[in-house]
Amino acid sequence: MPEALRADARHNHDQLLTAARAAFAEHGTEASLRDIARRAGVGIGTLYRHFPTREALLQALMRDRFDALGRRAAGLLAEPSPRDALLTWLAEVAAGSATYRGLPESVMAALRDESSELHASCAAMRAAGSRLLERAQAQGAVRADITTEELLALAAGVAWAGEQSPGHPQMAQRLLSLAMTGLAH
Amino acid sequence: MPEALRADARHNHDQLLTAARAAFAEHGTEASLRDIARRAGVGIGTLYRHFPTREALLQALMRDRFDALGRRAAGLLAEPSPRDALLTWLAEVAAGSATYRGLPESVMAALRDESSELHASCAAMRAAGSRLLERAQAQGAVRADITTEELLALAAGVAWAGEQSPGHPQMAQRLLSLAMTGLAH
DNA sequence: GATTATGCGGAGCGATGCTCCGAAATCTAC
DNA sequence: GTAGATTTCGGAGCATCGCTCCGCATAATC
Repeated sequence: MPEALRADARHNHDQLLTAARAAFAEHGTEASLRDIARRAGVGIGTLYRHFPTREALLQALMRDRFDALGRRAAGLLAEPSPRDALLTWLAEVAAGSATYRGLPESVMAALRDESSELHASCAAMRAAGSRLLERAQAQGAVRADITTEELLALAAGVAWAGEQSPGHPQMAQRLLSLAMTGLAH
Repeated sequence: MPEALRADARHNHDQLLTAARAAFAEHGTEASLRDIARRAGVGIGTLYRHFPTREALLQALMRDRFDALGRRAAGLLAEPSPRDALLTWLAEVAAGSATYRGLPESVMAALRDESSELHASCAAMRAAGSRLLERAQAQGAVRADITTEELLALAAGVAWAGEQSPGHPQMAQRLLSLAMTGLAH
């Protein structure tokens, strides 16, 4: 996406991304943008020119991850057990959504915002996930009335619950597995 | 809790609670505290004296709800089907957690904060929920390895996912029912 | 080296959460 | 009712936030 930029602009762009990664990791997605600019050795105006909104900055960091998850879903189609493939993928989506504190909100926002910059990556990931789901359903391993939206909302919700339960580090995995097999007998 | 307060103080306390309810309903839990003070016809200093933190204000609004959910759990022990009783209660916990946008975070925070003002209400609700869960487990309607923490995290997570899916108004109910019976066959 | 266009920086705006203390209102005792 | 003690009020003020705007610096081009 950043093509034909002036040398200093390209440099600042990269500095901002590294600074943002560090700040988001440290303070969550609500980290101070002023602080990110400071860390990057850049004026606040420069940050806003490169990334007009906080969401744009987050999405620039998420794009690679979304693409990777899309490819991963495609790869998991080779997995012999459709059920395990789906569960593995969901766990990875949840883990990715929990990279930064507060990220699940942004993931859900990106999923529903059609005008988003990374709607393409997003749609590709969703489509790849759909194929994974349909395969599991065709084989009868998963209920037929589940939609991809529900699956992704579930993964994000589980990631959210995980980051709200600091005392129980395995909460996300646990809830995901419960949702898969059900609480009831 | 507010005993032996001066008349004006008591009046302002009530005004603040009503104003807070309205503001949180309108703008979510991140509503401006200055605005709440303004609506209550009160200075900002007065708000902070009565409720030193935003969380304190939210908890004052949540206490009644927590108590009610505790009593509700006790009442549902009379329900013939332990499974249905548990599911009904969980749905009501989730609905209560979604009263205001952003409330699930505060609910989870109150659940884990032992020093919280409403830890008593909180513990009572958790205990009542536990009895509901144990009854369902004793009857074999629910897996034996489920904990109350997991149940409450699940309810909050489901409430969160619901408010992140504005296009799908039934998402919370749907995810809860999926978690109950499981995605897999 | 001169010209042009692109990108940079930070002062500045309005709003936020929160503190602090002089002023005002209530309560108590007579 | 009045005086005095005590509680409560109110908002000015501070630091910080997200975000805009425009004069200035700097890289690219010739």
